[in-house]
Amino acid sequence: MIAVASAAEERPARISGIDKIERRRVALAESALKTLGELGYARTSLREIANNSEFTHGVVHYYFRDKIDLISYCVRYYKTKCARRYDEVVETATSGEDLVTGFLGKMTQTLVEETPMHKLWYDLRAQSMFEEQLRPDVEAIDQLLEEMIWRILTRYADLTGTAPAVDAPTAYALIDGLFEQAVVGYAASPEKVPDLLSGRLLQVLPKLVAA
Amino acid sequence: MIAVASAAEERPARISGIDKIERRRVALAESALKTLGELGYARTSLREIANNSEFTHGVVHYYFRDKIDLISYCVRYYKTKCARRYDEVVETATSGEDLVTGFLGKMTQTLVEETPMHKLWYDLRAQSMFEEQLRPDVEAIDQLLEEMIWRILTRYADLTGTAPAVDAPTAYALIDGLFEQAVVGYAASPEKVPDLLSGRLLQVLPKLVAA
DNA sequence: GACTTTGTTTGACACTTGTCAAGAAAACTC
DNA sequence: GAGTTTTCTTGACAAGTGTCAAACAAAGTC
Repeated sequence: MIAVASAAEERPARISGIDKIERRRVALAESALKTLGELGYARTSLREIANNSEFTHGVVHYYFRDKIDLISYCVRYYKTKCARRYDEVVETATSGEDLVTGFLGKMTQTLVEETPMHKLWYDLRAQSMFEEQLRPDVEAIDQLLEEMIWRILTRYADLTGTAPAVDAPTAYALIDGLFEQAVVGYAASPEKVPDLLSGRLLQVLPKLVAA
Repeated sequence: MIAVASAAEERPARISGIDKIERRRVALAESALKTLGELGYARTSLREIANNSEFTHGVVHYYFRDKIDLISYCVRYYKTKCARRYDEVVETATSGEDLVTGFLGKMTQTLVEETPMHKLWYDLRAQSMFEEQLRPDVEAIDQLLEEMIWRILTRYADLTGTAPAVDAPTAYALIDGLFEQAVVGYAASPEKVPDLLSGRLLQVLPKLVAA
C-alpha cells in the first residue's frame, strides 16, 4: 500500500521515518514556493515544481495526494514564517518614532527581499475566491496578519500615549491596501516604490490612533 | 487572408462592417466576462467562454488574435463601465453626510450585485504581477479608480469645509484595501460583510480629511 | 445569378496538465 | 545476506489546452 501522505494521518511505524517524511515535505514545499513565487499559482505545474527541485515529478505525488494538497501545505508552511516578522521591532522599540522607523524599515525590506512570496500571497488570496479548498488556509493567514498589524498598532498607541482609533480588521485592511499597492507597483517598476510606501505609511499611521 | 482582428487595425472597407465587428467583439467580451467572473482567470478557457456564449470556439479566434488579446479587450471594456459608478452621487450630494450615505449605498450595492466582476478585477490585478502583457491595462484601470476615489474625497472635503489629508494614491490604496477585504470576505460568507464594510468606511472617511 | 468577400463551423494539431502504476533502487530488519 | 518495506524513477494515460486551417454558409457586389 502506498503511504498516505496527507494532512493529519497517523503512522504508527518508525518515529524517525515520519520525521524524514516531514523533512522531504518541507524541502518540496520550499522548492515549490520558489517556483510559485516566480510563476504564480496559475502557471505553476507539478512538473515545473519538480524540475526546479532536485526531485522528479513522481516524488511530488508520493508525498502529496494531489496539487491542492501540495499548495495547501506550502501555504501553511509559508504562514509560519511570515506573521512574526515585526515582533522584534515591536518588542524593542522604546518610542513611537522608534517603532515607526523600525516597522517601515522591516516592511520595505521584506517588500524588496521577499517580493515573490508577497506576490504569491496576493495571488493565492485572489484564487481563494474561486477555489474553495484554499479558503481555510487563506483565512487563517489573513487572521494571523491582522493580529500582527494589531500588535503593532496597539504598541504604537501605547508608546505615544494614545489609543487605536480603528478596530483590528479595519487597521489591517488599510495597511494591507497600502502594502498590496506597493507589491503590485514593485512588480512593474521597483525604483521608487519602497520610498513611496514609507511616505504613505508615515502619513497614515498617526491617523489610526487618537488621544 | 484572415481579417486582422486585433487592437488598432485599420480596415478601409465597409464602414458598417467594422461596426458589426465591434458589436461581435463586445458581445463576446460580455460573455467572456461572465465566465471569467465566475471561474477566475486561471480556470477559464476559450472553449469554456465559447460554450457559455452563443458562439463556437472558432468564432472567438476569428475576432481575437489569441487569449491575451481577448482578456485584454475584456478588461478594457470592463473599465469603461466601472469607474463612473459614483459620479451621480458625487454630483448630486449637498452635504458631507449626503455624500457618505450615497457612496456607501452604491458601494455595498455593487459589492453585492457585481461580485463576480470585482472578484475578477482583483484576480487580474494579481495576475498582472506575473503576466506582463496584462500590466498596461491593469495600470490604466488602477489609475481610473484612483481618480474616482479622489473625486469623491475632494468633494467630501469641499462639502465638509475641510481638505484631503492624504494624497490620491494613498486614499485609493486605503479604501481599496477595505473594499478588497470585503470582496474576499463576501466570496466566503456574504451575510454580514456589506454592513461591516459600511461601518469601516464610516470610521475611516473622516480621518482622510482635516481642517 | 455568378463571384467575391465575410463570417462560422468543425475537426484536427501539438502540447501540457494532473494522475497513476509498475518496477528499480535503496534502506531497513532479522 | 535474504527478505521486507520504503523511496524513487520512468513511462504511460486521459483529459484539456491554445491554435489553426479547410470546408461550409451567408452576405454583399457587379
